[in-house]
Amino acid sequence: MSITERQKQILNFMRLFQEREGFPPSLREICKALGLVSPGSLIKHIRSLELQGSIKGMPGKKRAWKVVGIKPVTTHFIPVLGHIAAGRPILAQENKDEDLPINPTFFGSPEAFALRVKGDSMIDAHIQNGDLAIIRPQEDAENGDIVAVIVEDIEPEATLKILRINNESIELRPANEVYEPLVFRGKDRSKIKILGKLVGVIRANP
Amino acid sequence: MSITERQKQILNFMRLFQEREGFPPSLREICKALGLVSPGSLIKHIRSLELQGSIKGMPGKKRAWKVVGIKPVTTHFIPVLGHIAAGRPILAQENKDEDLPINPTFFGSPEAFALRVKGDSMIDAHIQNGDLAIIRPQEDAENGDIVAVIVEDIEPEATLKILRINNESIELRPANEVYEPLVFRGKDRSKIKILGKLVGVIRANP
DNA sequence: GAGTATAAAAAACATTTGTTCTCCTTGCAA
DNA sequence: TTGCAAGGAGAACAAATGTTTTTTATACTC
Repeated sequence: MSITERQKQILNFMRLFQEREGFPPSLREICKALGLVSPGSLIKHIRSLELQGSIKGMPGKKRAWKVVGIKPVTTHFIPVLGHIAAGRPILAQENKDEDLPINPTFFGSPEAFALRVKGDSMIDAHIQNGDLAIIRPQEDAENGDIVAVIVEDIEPEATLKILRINNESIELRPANEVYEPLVFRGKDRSKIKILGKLVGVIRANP
Repeated sequence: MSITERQKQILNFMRLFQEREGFPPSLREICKALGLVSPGSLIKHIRSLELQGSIKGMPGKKRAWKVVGIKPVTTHFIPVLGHIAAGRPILAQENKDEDLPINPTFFGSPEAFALRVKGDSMIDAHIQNGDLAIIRPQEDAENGDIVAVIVEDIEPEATLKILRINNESIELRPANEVYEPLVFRGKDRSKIKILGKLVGVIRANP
């Protein structure tokens, strides 16, 4: 008793749906995908797949299929925040579905997120255009840290900078001699909002 | 608006359930887990979690929650077949839930499965007791291959052996001088059923 | 104490959805 | 042809389950 063409289609769709939506499809959703009208005939194929061991259903329960070969994994995906509006909270989950399949605890914090780096302003720190900067959220940082910051009224997006603090000023220094540092003194220092500290870099397509 | 203790419990359970069962829990299943009686109050917490972005529900649909931080991944887990009855087909999925979170294509075949090695009969091939032997299903093998075999009427479980073939006999040789080879001549050769060839070894707790 | 917000119990409701049954079509073999 | 099996259409049913509402209890604030 080998697998039918129809059964392959069903299994494939269940896998795809499961991956895309995060939960299994209902019988009627499978029907619509296969061009069937009613689940009456579909359920026979489902039964075959169950006998064959490809899926495992909980009888009577709704939308409860376990597809063998698929497992929900708590990778705790790292969210990629392409741009962060100044006022928005960091942790607001963008539904970009562009998350990195990496456990953020790997970088030391379950709240870590990623920023896609634009430009070459950090090139001397070996951070290239297009790299993903992994940021651990924290509101303060130490002298010399590379931080993700938002500068009020200057740019709506977060940028990476090297932090230089002394008694009278806060300096945001690029890691590229071509660019000028930004210096904030006095009241201006409050225009800087530190989102977090750089704790990792990922270069996906080298 | 930070996360409540109750909400943490709910989120945790949803994650656990997802991982264990392969699909999301229903509201009443969550209730039972938390000691609640009716889902009336639970749904408010669910709504909060949705606003907060931790989960994403499809309104009205049954058992349809996408938990952020969990993704169903087609790792095509490698099934661990602790023991294989002689007559049973290899690919019958044991619902042991002891699958290895490793893509079997990593070992060259999507049908690869794993056997837990018992004893030290393959110790000279550096395969220890408790190791997981990754087997690629195939019915024939070449001289010198390490294969998983079932010997008719002798043992119901599969074992690893080194295969030696010549014109008149098939020899199953352990990789340990303490044990004697098994030699099959003439008709006896049909008593051997080759399940597949060893393509990998995993030692989980070294 | 009065008022208020939160959490839960309890019950009822509406929809989704698995399941079953009957009938029809098609293909295949005797 | 006749018979049979598989696949699907269509309808109907029953259970699971999300949702809403009302009531009660507890804790907190003024």
